[in-house]
Amino acid sequence: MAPYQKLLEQHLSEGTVSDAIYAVLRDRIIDGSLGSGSRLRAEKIAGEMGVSRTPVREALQRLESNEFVIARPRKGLVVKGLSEEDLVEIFQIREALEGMAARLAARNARPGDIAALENLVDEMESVKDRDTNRLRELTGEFHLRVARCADNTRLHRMIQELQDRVRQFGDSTLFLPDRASEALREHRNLLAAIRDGDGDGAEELVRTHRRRTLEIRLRMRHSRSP
Amino acid sequence: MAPYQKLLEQHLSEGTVSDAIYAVLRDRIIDGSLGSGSRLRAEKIAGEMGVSRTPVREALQRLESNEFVIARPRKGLVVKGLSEEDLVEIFQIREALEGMAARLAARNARPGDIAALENLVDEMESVKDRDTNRLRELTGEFHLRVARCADNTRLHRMIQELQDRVRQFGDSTLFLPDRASEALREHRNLLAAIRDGDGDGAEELVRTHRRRTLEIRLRMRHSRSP
DNA sequence: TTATATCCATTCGTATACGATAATATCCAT
DNA sequence: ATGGATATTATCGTATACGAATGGATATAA
Repeated sequence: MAPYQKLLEQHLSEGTVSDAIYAVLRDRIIDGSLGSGSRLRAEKIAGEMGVSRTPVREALQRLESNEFVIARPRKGLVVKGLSEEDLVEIFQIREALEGMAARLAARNARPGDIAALENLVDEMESVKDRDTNRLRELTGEFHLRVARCADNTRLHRMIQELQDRVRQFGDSTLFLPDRASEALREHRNLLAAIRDGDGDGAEELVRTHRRRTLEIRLRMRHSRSP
Repeated sequence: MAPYQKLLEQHLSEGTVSDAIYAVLRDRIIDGSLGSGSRLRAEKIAGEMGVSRTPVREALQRLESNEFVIARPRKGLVVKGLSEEDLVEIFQIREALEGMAARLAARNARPGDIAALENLVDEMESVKDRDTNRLRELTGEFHLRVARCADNTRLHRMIQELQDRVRQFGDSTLFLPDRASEALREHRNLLAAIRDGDGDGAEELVRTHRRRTLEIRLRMRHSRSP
């Protein structure tokens, strides 16, 4: 079979074949269907997608450049997994970047941004107890929207990339009892700080939120795989 | 002529041809010899380096992925310049990341790290008035060393990349009268905070330092090119 | 003279071909 | 049967070839 061919065509509408291959592989790594340790052989992928090795190689190089895969010299490419140390590193960076984004958002947010954030929080409230996956999506959107308000495209992109990277990790703290409600409160507080133009407060709230999320995640890991 | 061929061979010792080409082009963009707006044509570069277009293309893709060049669809690659907005964006991100790095460094730095930082500051003092270029190098090393103390490899790498990107910009605030002395004071204060394990203080000092540097840089720009 | 259309050159994106290297299998000798 | 040496295969890295698309130049008509 050629399981990738359809996916490839979906992404092909915009850009080159190489771009589409990159998008497909990246999505499959993030959503976990290409799990950590999977080998990626250019020839095999090319066959499955019905293209030559050339654009596949280019896509793989970009994946390596963006650290989704790791290339062992003369051994090929394997999907990179996330260790606990990676998780800590990423959350420290997110704390710094999202803290700055929140500070800038408090300074720059327009009325339309505030309204959009309010809508997101309201929707989070309404799905909180019955659709955790949707809650997770909305939470991601909320943080990204805050990042957009910062009027710093690089910052926004970096935050989005780190968010994707953590999604690859799979589980979410929001599935824990009471964590969803607690997180929602934290988001409401953050929104209030941004609305009031309180940059110091917004930054501190996000940073505390990130530290708390990491803390809970690490506990989840340890209680599952001792 | 084939001006690149020698450079290429220097870098070829380790890794593939594609890697070497990437390193050569990246260095030339950072040091300014490939200025903003320069067109990069794969065929021309391949000719100059005595290789085929394939590894050149791969290197160019990585440059694009790392945002050193920008690819307009079907129009080719040009070296990306830094606008004033870019500078502001990058400094906001540096403020966040280096602030976090300083905080972590205050927590994690070992005696050897402190000694290395002290040596760097002392050397900065000794060259301050007679070799601004060296002072600039040392300042960069100092901030990178702080980042290393954070024990967060991603954070370290991100900070290094942003530092390189700003180097591409060329000038330095340290050339301004009295700024070198002021900066040196700021670095001594930061070192003291790290030595004392004062994370809050270290973070705040770095962030103030970054904001001040940006402020001066922007003034430099405006006084030169109105 | 100017505007528009067509043609040509340039350059990219993709496919295919070739050579090298490392991992694995096979065969022979002990 | 086992260990070592050689052969074979798998896979990468690089070169070359081909087709398509874009931008500019030229020619022609108003």
